[in-house]
Amino acid sequence: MNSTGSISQENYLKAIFKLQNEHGIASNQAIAEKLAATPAAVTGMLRKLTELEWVEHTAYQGAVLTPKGKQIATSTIRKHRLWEVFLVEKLQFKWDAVHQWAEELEHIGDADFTERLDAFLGCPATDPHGDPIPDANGDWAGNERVILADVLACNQEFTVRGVSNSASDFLRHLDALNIQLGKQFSVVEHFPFDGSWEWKDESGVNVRVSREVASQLLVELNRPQMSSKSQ
Amino acid sequence: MNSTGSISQENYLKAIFKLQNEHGIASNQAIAEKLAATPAAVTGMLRKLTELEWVEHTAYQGAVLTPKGKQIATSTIRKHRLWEVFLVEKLQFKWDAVHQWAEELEHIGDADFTERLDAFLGCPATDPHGDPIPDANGDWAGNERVILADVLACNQEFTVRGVSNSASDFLRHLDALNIQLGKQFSVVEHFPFDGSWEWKDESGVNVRVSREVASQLLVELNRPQMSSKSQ
DNA sequence: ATAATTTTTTAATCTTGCCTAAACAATAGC
DNA sequence: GCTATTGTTTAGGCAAGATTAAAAAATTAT
Repeated sequence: MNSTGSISQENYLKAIFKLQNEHGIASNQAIAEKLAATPAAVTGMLRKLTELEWVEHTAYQGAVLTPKGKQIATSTIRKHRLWEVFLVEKLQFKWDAVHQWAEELEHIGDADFTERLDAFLGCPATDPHGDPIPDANGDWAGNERVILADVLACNQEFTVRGVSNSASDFLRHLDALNIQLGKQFSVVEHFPFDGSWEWKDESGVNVRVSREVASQLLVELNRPQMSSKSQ
Repeated sequence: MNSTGSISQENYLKAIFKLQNEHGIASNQAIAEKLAATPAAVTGMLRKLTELEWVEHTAYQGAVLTPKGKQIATSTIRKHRLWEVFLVEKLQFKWDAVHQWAEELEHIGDADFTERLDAFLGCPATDPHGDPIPDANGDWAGNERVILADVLACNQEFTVRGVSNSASDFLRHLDALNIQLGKQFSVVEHFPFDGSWEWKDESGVNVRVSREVASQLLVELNRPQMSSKSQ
């Protein structure tokens, strides 16, 4: 039940998994782009992964994971995200610096190792970017409670729960704006002209947020609270 | 000052470092044996490491590390041993199970990463097998305070400080004998016939230790204590 | 000192994973 | 329905690291 691939193979499975979730199938070109490789390299690797029965690949169509391939992919993602938690919470890395190391650490260890790491970290539900950590069976919990920032109405209160972009420069920008996961804001105003926002945090401090930033935040709408005057 | 090699290169440097400490020079064959490779593979890699100026290699003689090569080797050993501490103390692995994983983890991270890990672990002086952890400059502290078991005289008290063999079966055998690092014993009797020993631990429990086991233990002799009658 | 043995090196090949360039499908435009 | 474009696959190669088998050097033995 628990075999494992080479580093390169695991990276392909991860990429295919994510593309499959977005588009139903992983095109050769999309895989190549995600892995910074050429489409020709992808064709070669897909042949190998097909032989291993970790993907089903139809020539000129695209690739889809088999159950076995999906198991390896989710296990790799699980390890990646657990290591990110370790790096931030235990080694005090900033959240924009953990991806590169987790990218290497995710290929180490077996199921026992992973469960020990998970237990040591207190079985975290999400990584430092708010992405859910799949459980040991590869199942995802609570992936659906986060929604895009666009739907926010005036005065709406919400909590920042995740980012849909983990690039260092974006994360450092959030740091500069003093926006952290779990922090609660309310909408002051929305400016349709450029799509930017003005928000207020819980201590009454206002932040201006560009459309580019807001559109990459995953938020959870707070249960509408009775305002002091309407009560 | 802080460059780094490929995984394979780092493993060669580690092997050469250890052989050099034992024999002054690392022969082609000894390296091959340590890395479970063929001598031909070693010749090829030594050529590369010589180009990189990490080793000095004289044909048909052997290899010696340059300062740069030594720095990479000790840094790799430092990381290996820090990770072993992590695996035992934080993830609750048994001490006979950590080597394989540390062997992979040791190739990950830069100097900053390593120092964060070190700080998180409380700057341990030794790994779970009692081997000293070199500091960030590659210097070794207290390597000399451990000596071989052969010199023990009757009634001598001593503390087990390390093992000169970290093979799983040996370590599990020590577990079965209830011998742990830091534990104190006194010599009851030595049997020259087969070189075996009888020892007594602090709670008065006797252990029989074969020559094979005793010769792989590194111990520290306790300051001779006045026995109750001789005082 | 010469022969026998051991160790090291060379030479040719393999595997994994990648690349470029060219050929081949599939889709889109008209 | 035929051409133009886009995406995919083949073909040939390269680099790292390893292998086996044979040649060369060094060491040991007589």
